[in-house]
Amino acid sequence: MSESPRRKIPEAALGRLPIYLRILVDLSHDKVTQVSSEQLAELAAVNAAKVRKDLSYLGTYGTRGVGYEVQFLTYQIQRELGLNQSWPVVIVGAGNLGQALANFTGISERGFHIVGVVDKDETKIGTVVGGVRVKHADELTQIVQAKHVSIGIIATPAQHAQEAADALVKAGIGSIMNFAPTVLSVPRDVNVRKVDLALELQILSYYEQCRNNGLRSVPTGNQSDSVSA
Amino acid sequence: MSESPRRKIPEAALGRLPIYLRILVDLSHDKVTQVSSEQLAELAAVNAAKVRKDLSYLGTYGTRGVGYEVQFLTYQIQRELGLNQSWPVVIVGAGNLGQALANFTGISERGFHIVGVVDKDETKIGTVVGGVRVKHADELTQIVQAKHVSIGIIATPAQHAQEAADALVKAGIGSIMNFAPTVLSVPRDVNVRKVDLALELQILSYYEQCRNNGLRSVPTGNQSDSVSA
DNA sequence: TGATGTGAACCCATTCACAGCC
DNA sequence: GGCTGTGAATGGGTTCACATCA
Repeated sequence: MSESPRRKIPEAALGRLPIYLRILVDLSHDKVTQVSSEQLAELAAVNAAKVRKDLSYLGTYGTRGVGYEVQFLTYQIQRELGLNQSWPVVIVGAGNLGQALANFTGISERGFHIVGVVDKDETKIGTVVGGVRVKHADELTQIVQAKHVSIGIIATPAQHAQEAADALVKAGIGSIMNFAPTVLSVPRDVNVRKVDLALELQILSYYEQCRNNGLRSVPTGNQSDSVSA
Repeated sequence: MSESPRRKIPEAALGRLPIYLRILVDLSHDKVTQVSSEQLAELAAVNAAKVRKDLSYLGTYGTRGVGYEVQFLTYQIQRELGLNQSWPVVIVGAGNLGQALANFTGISERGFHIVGVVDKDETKIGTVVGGVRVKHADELTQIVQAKHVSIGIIATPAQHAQEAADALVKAGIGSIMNFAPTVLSVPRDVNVRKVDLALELQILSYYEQCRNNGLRSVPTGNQSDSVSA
């Protein structure tokens, strides 16, 4: 009951915590110290009851009649998400996407750091992307184990994605973020999240088509989200 | 009743259609002509009943006792998603991510083509990315209207994302794909889909933390999705 | 008084199980 | 016999509405 209800947050709520977190960090920059569920809801473009229920999964961190203390809530969400540590990440594939990810400051700013980039293409090996020297894919296991990496990113072309996944699993990784438009086959205890850029575009394409067909009031679901939800 | 039930596909099913589509295209490459819901389900890592229900929203395109004809089903899904036309897309932001997206063949291969990339940074203007010359952000409206663009991609840093969104809306765009980790404020009739790379990583971080805490049987939700859901 | 935290109602999505058709 | 298509059952997520408490 104290401190560690060792919880299981519903998937849908979990997906919104990072959104609240970012808003809270922004508020903190603006020297805001208190926030109500109403305000948070406004900023996150969701319903206030949803905000309260989502936050209630973390514990009872609000004050009735007042709201939530920004700093404190920020800390609690970070802790819950495991962001009070910085996670080492490897990227498989040093093509356009892999390079962009390695250089993407948004990743290193928010609790992650790239400790390795591998590729099979000899011309890429040895080049430096995102401050890391690209190594040969054969060295993947060695990197993962030396740096205690548990999260891997697949940024290869579709036809090599499964191979990359197999290598990551063999190296002992626990979670995979897959940018290839492929359904990966992995052991059940490995977490996979897929981000499919074209998939998202195709959904927009459907909406646009509906709009053009004069079918106003498209099933908008305004401000969806990959992810998954 | 014939030809045009002018439908509204449930959001969740809609999100899976591009997955089925890609599998069907792959099957077609392998000269497979028929497929059962069972097989499709296996390849998409979902339940067979779900496949059948999803496909039933499109119409009655299967044959009882046999399965689905790959070519025909492919065509129907493409038509439903509006992928029998190629959609022009503009990218706002020519940084790492914008460049990677412009160069990303997966996009142009699957029903979209980049007709413009804009940025505010003078040093980027005039450079060529993904075969397109980067123009000044001021020219956005002109590009959108000249090329009849209805889908825009925001690949700017977070602090410029809202500004980019406003510009896209003013230019008359109908759908936005937002890569900045920001909740955009847009008119209700504009569709927004957000892809937040760090958000997805933060969810994996939670799973990994659960795993480390000995809390086995993590709420895996194996093979989730940005979107998604 | 005012905002949280939460049972209860509602709604959408998933799954089951089988009728219907090839 | 085999597989689709779909009502009905289940389950999860969202929203409502209010008891609760600073």
